[in-house]
Amino acid sequence: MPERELAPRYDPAAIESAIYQRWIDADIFTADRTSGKDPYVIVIPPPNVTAVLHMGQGLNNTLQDVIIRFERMRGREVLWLPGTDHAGIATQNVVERALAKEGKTRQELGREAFVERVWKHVEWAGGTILDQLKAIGASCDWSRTRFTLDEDYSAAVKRVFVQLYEDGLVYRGHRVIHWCPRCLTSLSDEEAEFHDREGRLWYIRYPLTDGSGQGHVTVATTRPETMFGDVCLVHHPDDEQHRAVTGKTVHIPLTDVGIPIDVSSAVERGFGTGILKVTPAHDANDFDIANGMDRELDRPVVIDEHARMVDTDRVPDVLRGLDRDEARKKLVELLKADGLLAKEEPYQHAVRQCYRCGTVVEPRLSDQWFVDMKGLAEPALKAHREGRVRFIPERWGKVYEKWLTEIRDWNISRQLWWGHRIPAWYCEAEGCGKIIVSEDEPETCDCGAALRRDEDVLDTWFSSWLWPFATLGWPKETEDLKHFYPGHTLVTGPDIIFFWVARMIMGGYYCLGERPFETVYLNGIVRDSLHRKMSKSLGNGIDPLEVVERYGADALRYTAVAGAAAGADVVMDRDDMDATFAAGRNLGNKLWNVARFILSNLDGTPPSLSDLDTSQLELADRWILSRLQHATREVTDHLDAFRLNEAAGAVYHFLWDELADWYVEQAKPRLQGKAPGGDAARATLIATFETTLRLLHPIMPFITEELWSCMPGEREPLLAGAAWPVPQADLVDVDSEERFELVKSLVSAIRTIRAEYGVKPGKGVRAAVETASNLAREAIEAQLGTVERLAKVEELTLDGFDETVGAHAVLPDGTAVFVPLGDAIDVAAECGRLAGEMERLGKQLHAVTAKLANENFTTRAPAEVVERERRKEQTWRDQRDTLAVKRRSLGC
RNA sequence: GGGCGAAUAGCUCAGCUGGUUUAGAGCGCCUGCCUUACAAGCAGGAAGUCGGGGGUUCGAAUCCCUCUUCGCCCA
Repeated sequence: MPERELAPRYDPAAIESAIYQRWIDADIFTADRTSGKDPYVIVIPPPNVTAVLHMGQGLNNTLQDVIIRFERMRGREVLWLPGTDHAGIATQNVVERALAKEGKTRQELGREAFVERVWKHVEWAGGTILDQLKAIGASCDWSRTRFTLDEDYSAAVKRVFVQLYEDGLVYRGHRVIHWCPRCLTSLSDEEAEFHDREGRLWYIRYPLTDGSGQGHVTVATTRPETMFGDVCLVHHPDDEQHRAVTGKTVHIPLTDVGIPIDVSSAVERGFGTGILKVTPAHDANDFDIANGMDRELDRPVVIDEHARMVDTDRVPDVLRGLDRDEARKKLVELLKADGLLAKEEPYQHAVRQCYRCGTVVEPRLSDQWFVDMKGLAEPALKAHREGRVRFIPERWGKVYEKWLTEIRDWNISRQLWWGHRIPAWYCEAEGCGKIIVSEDEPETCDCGAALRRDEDVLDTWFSSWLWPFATLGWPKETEDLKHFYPGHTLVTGPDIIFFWVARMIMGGYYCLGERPFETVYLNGIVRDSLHRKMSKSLGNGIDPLEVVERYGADALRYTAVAGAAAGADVVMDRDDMDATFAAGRNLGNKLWNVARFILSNLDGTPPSLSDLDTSQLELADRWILSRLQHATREVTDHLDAFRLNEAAGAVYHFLWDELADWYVEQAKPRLQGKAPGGDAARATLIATFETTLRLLHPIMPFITEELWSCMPGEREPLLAGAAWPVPQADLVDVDSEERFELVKSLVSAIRTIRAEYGVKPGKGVRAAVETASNLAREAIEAQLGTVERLAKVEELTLDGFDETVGAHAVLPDGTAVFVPLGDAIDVAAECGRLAGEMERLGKQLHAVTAKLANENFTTRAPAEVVERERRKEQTWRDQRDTLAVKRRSLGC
């Protein structure tokens, strides 16, 4: 093993890329079907190829990698399958914006050239994303990288479309859908997000056509410009107030179009005037109402695909061609001028907006392909109810269930150019009307006529929902599919439970009759210091690569993991990056320096722990080895239960507070040259440090791998492929733990006294200890040197001094400490200090005594709890009594 | 309108099924230290009526109800 001089400060940039290359060269990340090991599979939430990775993905992928590396070390045959998503509408938007900067539009370019242009962008963005994943240490199986527009993947998309069609679950429907007039495509319900808006409610008078020119009916609407598409007015059948006008006819204001007044139980009686205008082509509810009525009604279209008023007789001249917002303004003026506006009031309501560009969605009547979801949802619901799919945190299960229970049909057509073209062909022959849905391109219609392929593409999510198995080769029965499906864990954000998670589960059951994964771990959102979601538009994002450059991937990872408690949001402050990443960076540096210390204190190749006779181990060695078993157990349990932050905290505290702060300090003298106990200290140090590297590796892979390669002795060549530690029962030593804790508390007590009395750091003191038990006496006798060194004590005695003037302390077990400080002592101050201590103990004692006096407590609480309280009472009483004696000796 | 979540130290957050918690951590703050692994460090310290109110319980930061504030989702 190479022994190298390590730099005094850890410099991640100097090692990270070389380490990653070492993993790649060793082919550690490639899943092997033939290993005979139990598989463990995670498919990556494929990042959109719109742009480079953001911090949210930094967090998400770190969490996946921690789980993956943990399971890999545990001996599972791990597959973390990476890839990217073509992200139809989002990517098309990005490229269109780039074109716009050049003064071009996609229409000018034409479909073919445009798609070519998108591919160029995808090559760049896709490659960059994968490189960024590598930069944060993601241990994906790159040999299985997939893209949702790969040929095989596209075949899977076609297959499922055709299969659903043949099962009658995909159908073509004519109805009102959400339309984005900017993206010029339809959207699913999920893609048209509600946002509260400060709108207005206009009360408009529709004149009755009874010839009198007097009467009118008033209708309240938030969208007056749609009134030219009205086909009738309705009120509730039980609405007495409006019964008189039922059956009459009104004019649509500003036109001579007459429409009837009818009834419908769909009217919400409390809203507006109780009369509803029905505009079937421009409102989904109205469309349903119109369909539900006895009379035959037209569905006139008055707003076009660009959200402009159409050029038809129904629309007044002055409004034709106007954008819907301008038209609305103008229309309101016209209504006012004609006295047809009864009133206008502010009205806050939720308006649907395009989730990709924020444009207000325009309901639009059109032909689209839909998926009938009810049947698909059933097995997905059942899987959750029967525990075959679980969510962490659990509460998201409720969200999942609610959506699946109220599921509606899914509009999957998109009027885009970038995506999977819908495999449907229409016969061109007049009157034939045949639709052919097929995986292979048909040449002609059965009737012999030419065919025209559907221009549209499929919703991106219609390909994403196949991700857990299309990436493994489905519909082909590949070896990968047989071996790695179903998978195990999905790590993603709760914002795509509907878009993606639920649909994947449905897809898994529909295509393969089996869940795609068993655990869905939902991570939080990365926010800035003002708790705003990081986003490009706000410009408050942190670039993960910048963090990697400044603090290293490990610091980024530690911060992400430690901050992500069970799906909690993670706050990262861009204005104080140093503070945000301090804990991770500092921990890396600490680890680095412990390694430096160990390496600089080697004496040839030290013996391994197993070569040593256990009698050579001293108290501190047995203590740290026992604590290590405890830490191993803890970290393992936390990771196993997806409490990644707890696991991070557990290694942190073991490494820093136990190994570095106490064991290393305790062992120092034994490491000098040929000092006695050196072998035991070195063997213990190396064994402990080596295991700590293993425990920390999933969270901080780079630095641990680097240090692993520096450690002497025989072990697995790469830590990434090394075994996860198992707690060793024979090293658990509760007695030694208790003894060494006593030594620690004695050192701390003397240090506190020194600090309180301002004893100069270099100056030694004397100290006397009256132990409370044989165990304490043995422990302190065994570690006299340690106490003297760590607390700067020149003379430590267990026999007491003659002096009475000094500082006193009492350890948790009742052991008393006396530090004679002579003139340095202000007796009055010391008396006050001890009195304060006694008061604190007195309060605690009072509480616990009252508790024990309560018969309800002693009879009802579990015996061990009562016993524990009894011991507390005893300990505190002893401590207080000891302090009382000390006070008397000082003459307080 | 319905649902979910959050409120704990100056800041960011832990606290898993009520009792090893005398409420913790990191950052920040105060005091003293360049003790040759680490000043990205070491030693010591200050700092919280666990959002308000009520309840259940022998016992509540933890369970229930209610109110306030904030955030998210659904319609």
